[in-house]
Amino acid sequence: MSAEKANSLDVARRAGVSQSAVSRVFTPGASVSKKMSERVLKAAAELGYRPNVLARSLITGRSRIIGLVVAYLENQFYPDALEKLSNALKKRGYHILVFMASNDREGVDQVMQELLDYQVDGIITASVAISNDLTTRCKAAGIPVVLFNRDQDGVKLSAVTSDNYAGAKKIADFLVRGGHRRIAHIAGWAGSSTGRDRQAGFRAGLKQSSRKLHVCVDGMYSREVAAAAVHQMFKKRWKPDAIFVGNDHMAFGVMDALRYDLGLDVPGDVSVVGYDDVPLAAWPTYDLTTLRQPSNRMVEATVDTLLGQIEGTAGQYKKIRIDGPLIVRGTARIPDGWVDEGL
Amino acid sequence: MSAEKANSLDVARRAGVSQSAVSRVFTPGASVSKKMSERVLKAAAELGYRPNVLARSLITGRSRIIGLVVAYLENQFYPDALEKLSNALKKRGYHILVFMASNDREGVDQVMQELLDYQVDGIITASVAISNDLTTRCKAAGIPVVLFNRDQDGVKLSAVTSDNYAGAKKIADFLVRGGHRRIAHIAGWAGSSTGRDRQAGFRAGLKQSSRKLHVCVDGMYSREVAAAAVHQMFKKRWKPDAIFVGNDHMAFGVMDALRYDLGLDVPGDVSVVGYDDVPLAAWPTYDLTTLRQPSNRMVEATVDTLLGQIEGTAGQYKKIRIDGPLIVRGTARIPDGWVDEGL
DNA sequence: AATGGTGCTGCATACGTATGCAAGAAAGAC
DNA sequence: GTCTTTCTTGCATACGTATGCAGCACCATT
Repeated sequence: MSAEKANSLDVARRAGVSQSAVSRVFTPGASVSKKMSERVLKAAAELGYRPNVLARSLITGRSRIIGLVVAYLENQFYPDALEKLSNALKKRGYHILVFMASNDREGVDQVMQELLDYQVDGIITASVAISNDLTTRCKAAGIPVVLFNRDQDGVKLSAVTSDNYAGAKKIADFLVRGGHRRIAHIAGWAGSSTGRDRQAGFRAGLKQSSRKLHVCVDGMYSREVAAAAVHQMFKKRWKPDAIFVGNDHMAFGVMDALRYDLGLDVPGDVSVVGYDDVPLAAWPTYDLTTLRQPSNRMVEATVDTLLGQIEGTAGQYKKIRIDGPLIVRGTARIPDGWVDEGL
Repeated sequence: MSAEKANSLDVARRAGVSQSAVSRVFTPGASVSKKMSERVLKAAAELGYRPNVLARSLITGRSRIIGLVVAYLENQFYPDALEKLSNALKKRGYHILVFMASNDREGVDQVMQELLDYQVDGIITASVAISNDLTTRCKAAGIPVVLFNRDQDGVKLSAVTSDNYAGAKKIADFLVRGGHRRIAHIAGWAGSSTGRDRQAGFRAGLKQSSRKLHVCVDGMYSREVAAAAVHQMFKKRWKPDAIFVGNDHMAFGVMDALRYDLGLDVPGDVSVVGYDDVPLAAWPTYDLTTLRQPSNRMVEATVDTLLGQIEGTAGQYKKIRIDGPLIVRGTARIPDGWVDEGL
C-alpha cells in the first residue's frame, strides 16, 4: 500500500529488532535464532519487504549478474543457448544481462565496457571475439570470462566449444565413404576459431583418404553469402556432388538455393551436411544431416566453469571441447554399412 | 595494473579535487568548468575509471535496467524482438535483464518478484500474463510495465500488440474471396488475448461473408499440438480446404504435417495462412502467406511507452494496436483481382 | 559458585556515488 | 571602486545493505 518500498530498517522497527538482525535473516548461513527469524519474516511479509540486490552488491562486491554478449540471434543456435544459459544460471542464483554486439572488435569492446559498468560477476561471450586490451582489463578487474562456441588463440580465457576439428573430420569421412567425388566446403567465417577449426578438420579428414577439397568459400555465417557461394560453385564446369556447410543456418540457405534456384535434388544431385543440429534441422522440410553441438552439455560446462572461477573454487582458465555425434538424416547419401553412432 | 578498480575518490585524489567534482564531471548536465572537466577526465583515463552503475543507482533510484520476461524463444518472433528491443534500449542508455518464465502464472509471478529485487526501472513482458496481485505491486512500487504482443483484460497496464482482430479479419476476407469452402482455424492459445482476438476477428470476417468456421482447434502455440490438430482434421469426412494458423511458428508445423505426413499439396489441396511474418516465412521452402506483425514499430512503441512512463513524461498507461499488412506469398490461393496492399 | 564455552544480538562502519547547501571565485553593471 | 549576479567548488550526508567486533545471555562443566 505504501508508495515507497520498505527497506530493512522499516522491517527492523516493525519487528522491534536491529537492522543487522534483518539482514542476517536474509543472509543464508548467518547466525540467527529461530525466534528471531520468525519475527523478522513475519514483519517482512507484512511490509512486502525483499532485499535490494543492488545495495547488497555494493557491499558484498557481488552483483549476481552475468553479462552475455551475443552478436546475432538469427541463427537458432543462439536463442536456444540463451534460454538454456538463463535457466541454468537462475538455478544458481544468477541472472543474465544481455548485450547485443556487432561482430567487429570495436563494437564488442565498447559493449564489454558498458558491461563492466554494471559490475557483472562474470561474462559469457557467444561467438564474438574480444581484444587483448579488454582481456587484460577483465583480468585486472578480476572478472572471469568464458567464450562460448568460440575460442581465441593466445588468449588466457576459458572457452567452451564442441570439438570442431574432430567433428568436421567425421563429416569428411562420412562424405568420402558415401562415394562423393567433388566435395566442396562453404566455411564459417575464417575470422572465427570455429570456422577455421572446422575447415582444418574437414581438410584433414579428406587428406586422410587422399582426397582434396574440390572448392572452398567463406560463407561468413550468412545465409545470403552462402547462397551466393552456391550459385558461384554451380556456374563452373565441375560442379560439387557434396557440400559441407559450416553451420546449419547457412545450410538451410544452401539447400534453398540448390532446390529452388538451381532446381537440384538433395541428396540426389548434391549431398549437404551442416553443423549444429538446431531444432529446425530435424523438421522434415530440411531433414538435415548434421553434426550435433550438444548445447546442453556446452551450457553446463560454461556455467560450471564460470561460476567456478567466480566463486573461487576453480583457479585457472580452461579450454573445454565437447564431442558431438553425427546425426544422420536425409540430406546426404549414406555409405553402405554405415553404423550410426547416434545410438 | 592495480588489482582493485579505481573509484571516484581515487580519481579525485589524483586530480587534486574533491570527490563531488569527479561525480559532477560524469553527470551530464552538472555544473563543471572546462578546466575541471579536463583534469578529471585525464586522471580518470589514467586510472581506467568508470562510474559504478550500481552504486549510482542506489542513490538516484534509477538502475537503467529493464527487465524482460519471456516464455520461450523457439518461436523466431521473440529472439527477433529481443534483439530489436535490446538495441533500441541501448540507444537510450538502458539495458536488458532477461528472465525466462514458464507460461503459467505462478512461474511468471515468481520471476517478476526476482526482477523487482534488481530494482529494475521498468518491465517488458513478452507474451506472458501476470497476476493482478503483482500488477498492483508494480504499481505500488512505481514500476511501469508494458505488455508486448499480448494484452490482458481489465488490467491497467500499457500493452503493445498488432491489430489482431483486424488482421485476422483481413485473412478471413482473403480466404473467402479465394473461393475456399471449408475454412479451418488452428488458433493460438485461448488463454492469451492474442489468440482470442485473432480467433474473434477471423470469425467476424467469415460472418461478414455469411460463412461459418468449418472447424477450430486450439494449437497452444505449439508446433506439435498444431500438427496433431491437422491429423485430427484430416481424418474427418469433410476436410478443410484452407487453414488459418494462429502464428507462423505453428504454421510451419502444419505445413510439414500436410506435406510430409498426409502427402498433400500446399496450396493445391489446402491453403495455409500464418500470422507474424517471421524471417523463416520468406524462405522459399515455406514461402508462407501471412499477416505481418511490424516488429520494428511494435518495438519502437514499446520502448517509447516504457521510457515515457519511467521518465515521467507520459502519465497514464496506454493500449497501442499497430496495423500490419497481409503479405501474400505462395501458400494460399490468390483471389482473382486481388490488389496487394503490401505495395 | 566460579569458569569456560557457545550462540545471538546490536552497534558502528563501509561500499561508491549523487546532491543540497553554503562559500568562494569570477564576471558584469553602475 | 562597490554591489549584484552567475558559475564553480567542496563539505557533508544519504542511498540500503553486510559484517567485524564486543557484549550479553544461557548452558555445561568443574
